[in-house]
Amino acid sequence: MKWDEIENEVCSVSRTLAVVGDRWTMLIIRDAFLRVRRFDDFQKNLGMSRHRLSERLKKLVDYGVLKKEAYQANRYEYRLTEKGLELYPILISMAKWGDKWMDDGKGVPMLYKHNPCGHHYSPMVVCSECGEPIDPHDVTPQIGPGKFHNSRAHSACIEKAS
Amino acid sequence: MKWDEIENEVCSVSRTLAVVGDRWTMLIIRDAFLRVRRFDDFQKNLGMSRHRLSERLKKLVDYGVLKKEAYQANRYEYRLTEKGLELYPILISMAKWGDKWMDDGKGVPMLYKHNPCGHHYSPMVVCSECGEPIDPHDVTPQIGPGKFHNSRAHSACIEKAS
DNA sequence: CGCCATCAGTTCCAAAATGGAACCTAAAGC
DNA sequence: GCTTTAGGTTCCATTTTGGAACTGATGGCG
Repeated sequence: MKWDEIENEVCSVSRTLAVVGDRWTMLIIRDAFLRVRRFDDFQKNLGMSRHRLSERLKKLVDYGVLKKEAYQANRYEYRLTEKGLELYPILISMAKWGDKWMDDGKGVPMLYKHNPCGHHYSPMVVCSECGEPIDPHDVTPQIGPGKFHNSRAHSACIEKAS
Repeated sequence: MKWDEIENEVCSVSRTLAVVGDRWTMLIIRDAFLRVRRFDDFQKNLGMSRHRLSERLKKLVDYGVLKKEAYQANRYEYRLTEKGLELYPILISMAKWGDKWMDDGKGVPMLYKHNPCGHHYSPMVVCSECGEPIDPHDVTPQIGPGKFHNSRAHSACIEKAS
């Protein structure tokens, strides 16, 4: 199987990776959350080739993660859409994991202040239903309606999982 | 800049992507959370080339995300370490985003039951300090100790951000 | 014991993606 | 009207990937 076929898998992780799983894409998103908006600013901050950047931005616009708006004649800004803003949990979870597991002993690169409470925070994933923090051992994955009539995919591994 | 230099960036997102940002890697992790453990099972479920799989598994073991253990002479299992298990918030956030934004109209592929409360849940990211859900607009990123004396990196874009 | 199947890879090569440098074009500033 | 800046595109060498075929060590079975 090739990488660009994963968008058609019956799996939400695969489908998400079809959008943000390419090289550089999550770093473009990171910069977008830090209010970077212009082509040259992305390019200078990321140090990636203009060629690749151009292609990635186009793809993100096509998927509706960024929107491209002129701020002058022939000058454009790329901004996160609602769809893009909702990538925040993924991004901040990556930041937290890197803080903990890829530390170089010099302290964390960035701190995040939660304005409403005024503290530096770290993201905590809790259950939408009971509010308790999630331990992956306490979660049972089950086949949902979208996968039910699908003979391919991971039936086998899910059976093993339960 | 080349992709394999991002591990040395003073940014926890970059460093995380150095580990899990390659093609297929997050899908290997996904399968690992679904209790897939053996080479051939990963290969059949993912449909990726054995060559690439072999390389990715080796890399994940080197980084300490998976551990390789013999379950018979010359037969091995790959299991998530503590470091690997803590990738769960990233993975489940990807699943949630895909459920919402990459839906094909046939219903969600998978449901996740939170055993302690018994409900199908979705992950919610809340502030570690006050417990409220996080809206990215309410967060102010600030330069941390690890980036303070570093002239490169994103000083410029952070200033713009604040 | 001898044969076949399974598991866990490795080797080799063609095809696709990436990185870098140079080039292009349309405003805007002076 | 000349120069600078922003926002790209083109071209080509280098890397990565994907796929098929091959290897080698058990393990099961008649």
